[in-house]
Amino acid sequence: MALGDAILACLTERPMTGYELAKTFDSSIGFFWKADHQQIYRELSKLRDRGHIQGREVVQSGKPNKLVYTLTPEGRTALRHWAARPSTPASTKDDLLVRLHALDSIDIEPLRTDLMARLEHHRDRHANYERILKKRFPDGTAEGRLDLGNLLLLRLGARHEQMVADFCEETLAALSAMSGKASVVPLEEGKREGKG
Amino acid sequence: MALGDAILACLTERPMTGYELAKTFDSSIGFFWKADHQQIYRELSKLRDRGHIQGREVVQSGKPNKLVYTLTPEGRTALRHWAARPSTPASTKDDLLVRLHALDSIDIEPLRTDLMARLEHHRDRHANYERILKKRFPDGTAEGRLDLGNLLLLRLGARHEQMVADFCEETLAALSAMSGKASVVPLEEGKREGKG
DNA sequence: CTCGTTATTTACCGTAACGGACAAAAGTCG
DNA sequence: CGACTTTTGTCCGTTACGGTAAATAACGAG
Repeated sequence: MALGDAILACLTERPMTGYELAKTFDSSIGFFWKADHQQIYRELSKLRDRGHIQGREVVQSGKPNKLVYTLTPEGRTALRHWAARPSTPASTKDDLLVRLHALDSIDIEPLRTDLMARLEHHRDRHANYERILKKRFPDGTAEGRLDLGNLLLLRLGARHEQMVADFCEETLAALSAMSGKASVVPLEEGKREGKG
Repeated sequence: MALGDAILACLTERPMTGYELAKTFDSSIGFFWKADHQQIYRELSKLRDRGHIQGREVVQSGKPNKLVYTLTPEGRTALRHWAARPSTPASTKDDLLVRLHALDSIDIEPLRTDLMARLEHHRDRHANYERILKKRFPDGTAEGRLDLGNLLLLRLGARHEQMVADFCEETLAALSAMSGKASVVPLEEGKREGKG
């Protein structure tokens, strides 16, 4: 179970409610791990049953009471044990890539549309990473272990989005080149630094 | 259901048995989509029930008979329809990244070991991509639509593995730099507050 | 002759993950 | 007042994943 451990990892920073966790999974950690609120609440129950987290009810006026979850010592230990096991490299599972694999059996027009949407999507995310990087790490250096991890993560995310965005652009270009003629010879192999 | 569509995509190239598909999902398409044989056989049954593929039994002597699956016209149509829908950007879900997110709550030694294993893994994969690229596309150019897709995919794969390998190296270096400085709290036993 | 391997397909079962719908109570906007 | 949003959850059904195992048959190692 990895989602549970991702939640434990989030709770190492500070105690949070399910709602806050859902928000977190929609921003910081959510950059590389998606989970909606139902998943999170469910996982939270399991974690509580297992004694890895502990819920403290906070009475609120005007709003429903909230449950603030804190890591228990058992939870910390479980997280450390989980983190000490070798990680399993995840596969991408991007259906866009599957489509490219069957390029000659699908319609190119919708593909092109999709590619453009994806290009925008990845550019947005890239911009977002860069924005956070500038805000949180203006010097590009981290001070503590926690910061180091987050800095590294943000940089990886930024690079990844950049790379995928470039890929979308190149694919779009190759597609255009091909619709002009039957055989293609596009794309250079070096770094492309042209502005978008 | 995306696995089913990935299978349809594979079958556009040539008819295959479940066994061959399992091998395919362990090499070419498997570079970005993992699936074991159980998943594939299960999916194959569903696809057959739906009329998207058709199985032809080939009697073999000495081996169990095999079922060669071919795309039906309905399957082709289904694939095209699926490919015409906007793709959903997948999230990474790599537990190594989750660990980095909780860097200051985990033990660094196993992390380092893991990072080294991952570095090797991604380097291997990168070398593999490059090898295939050189073999299949020595000029770096593609001739047909199908080839274009595969060339693009291979290049993306190569770049991705390169990037992740670099990331592992950098993380390892940053970790070393940090333990050298030793400005951070060591997570080793003795420091743990754990209950007695 | 048995044991392990390769080739092939399939079943059973439990866990993990996904995602739509619903509930409930207080806030704000028009 | 009512509609809509925020906050905090629950319920339920489906899909996906993955371990273990089994049937069948040739081929080679010990």
